[in-house]
Amino acid sequence: MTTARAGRRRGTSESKQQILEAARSLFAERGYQRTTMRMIAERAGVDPSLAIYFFSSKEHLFAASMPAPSEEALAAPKLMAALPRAEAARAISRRILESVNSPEASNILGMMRAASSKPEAVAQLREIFISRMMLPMMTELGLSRPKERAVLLAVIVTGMSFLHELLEIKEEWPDLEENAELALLAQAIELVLTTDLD
Amino acid sequence: MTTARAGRRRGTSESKQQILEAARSLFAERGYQRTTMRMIAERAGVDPSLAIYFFSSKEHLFAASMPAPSEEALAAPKLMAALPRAEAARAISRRILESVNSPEASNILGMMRAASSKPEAVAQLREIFISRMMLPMMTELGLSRPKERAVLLAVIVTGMSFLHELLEIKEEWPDLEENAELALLAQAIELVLTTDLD
DNA sequence: ATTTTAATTCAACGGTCGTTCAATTAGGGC
DNA sequence: GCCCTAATTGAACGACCGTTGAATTAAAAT
Repeated sequence: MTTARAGRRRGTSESKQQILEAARSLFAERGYQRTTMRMIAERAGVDPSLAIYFFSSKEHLFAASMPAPSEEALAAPKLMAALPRAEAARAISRRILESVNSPEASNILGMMRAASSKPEAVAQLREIFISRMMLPMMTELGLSRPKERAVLLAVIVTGMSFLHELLEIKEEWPDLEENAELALLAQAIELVLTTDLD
Repeated sequence: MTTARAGRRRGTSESKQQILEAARSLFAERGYQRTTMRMIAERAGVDPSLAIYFFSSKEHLFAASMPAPSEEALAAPKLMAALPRAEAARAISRRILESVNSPEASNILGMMRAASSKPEAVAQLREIFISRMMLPMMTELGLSRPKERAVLLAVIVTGMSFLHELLEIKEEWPDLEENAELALLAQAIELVLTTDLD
């Protein structure tokens, strides 16, 4: 085995980015506490102290690894508003099942799991998920009491996705096809869009 | 400060029970990782090693602190089955909001939070919550595909409650009365009871 | 009364974790 | 070619954690 010697590497470095990606995926997979700096460093292929060199502390690295809402997610509200309400509900559901819990960059759900053992991080996620994604969607759709609906929508959506993963339903119930789940999620969402809240 | 000397205390001891209660509340509040033996011991007013003496390890203490379904919860299915479906949905919702997340003994939701950072514990909770509480309810109600409905019900119920707490909605939305939340939860549950899954 | 067993504290060990410090290597401006 | 700065590793420190072992006190058994 060739042990990497100290000192700067030739060419341009991608270490900082790799550390960030490793942190993102590990925090989402294992939560904040169970993710160690040494794990992150190993996955990024660097020394633990390099992560501290770039991000000062585990705390700051966690903050830096929090998802910013993607262009796609921010553009969604206007797209949804163009559809009839029932179709919008179905489109929102599909988008959620496909992308919100994706293993890639903007894994909001993974971060919520991470945040669930780290109360200080909750406010930031609430801001992103409710205020910047769900609330614009509701106002764009021209619904009454958009704030309340946004919260309810967030509760249903993340709640279902969260528990879906937490309880590992796929193991226990392998014969449930995506369609049934999608249909139910869509109906629940439609409920939020159409229920009279007054 | 009077430093408690070593040795057995006079009279009957409640230490074991106090340790268990301290563990239950701390695991539910902070999750598995962020709860230390020393915290549990302090809350129980004993030495950390006494907790090990009684429960062998933190792992076993955690297992021992998992909730057994209460008599009440196990009796619920038959009671629910006596009601018309819409009323049953409302009754289930109320029961959930009132008791499932209660700070007392059988705090299933708190334990789910604890388990969310501890994958090994998930199976046990699934067994309790789905198989022993939700599934009997569905079969007792005489519904088609009870297993699938039980899972969906569990997803909605725990999902909503979990996120409700995680996102600290009360802070952001203080003007939402319990009634609105209850109504929505009831409708979501009714949806699960009545939706055609085929 | 004596022995055995149960309950309890105290001090310490070994491990891991976040972080720091010094040393080393490479790039960029003069 | 020299210097300053940026990137990188390796070793170690201090804190904390779960756990152990010995010592101490009280109850239970004989």
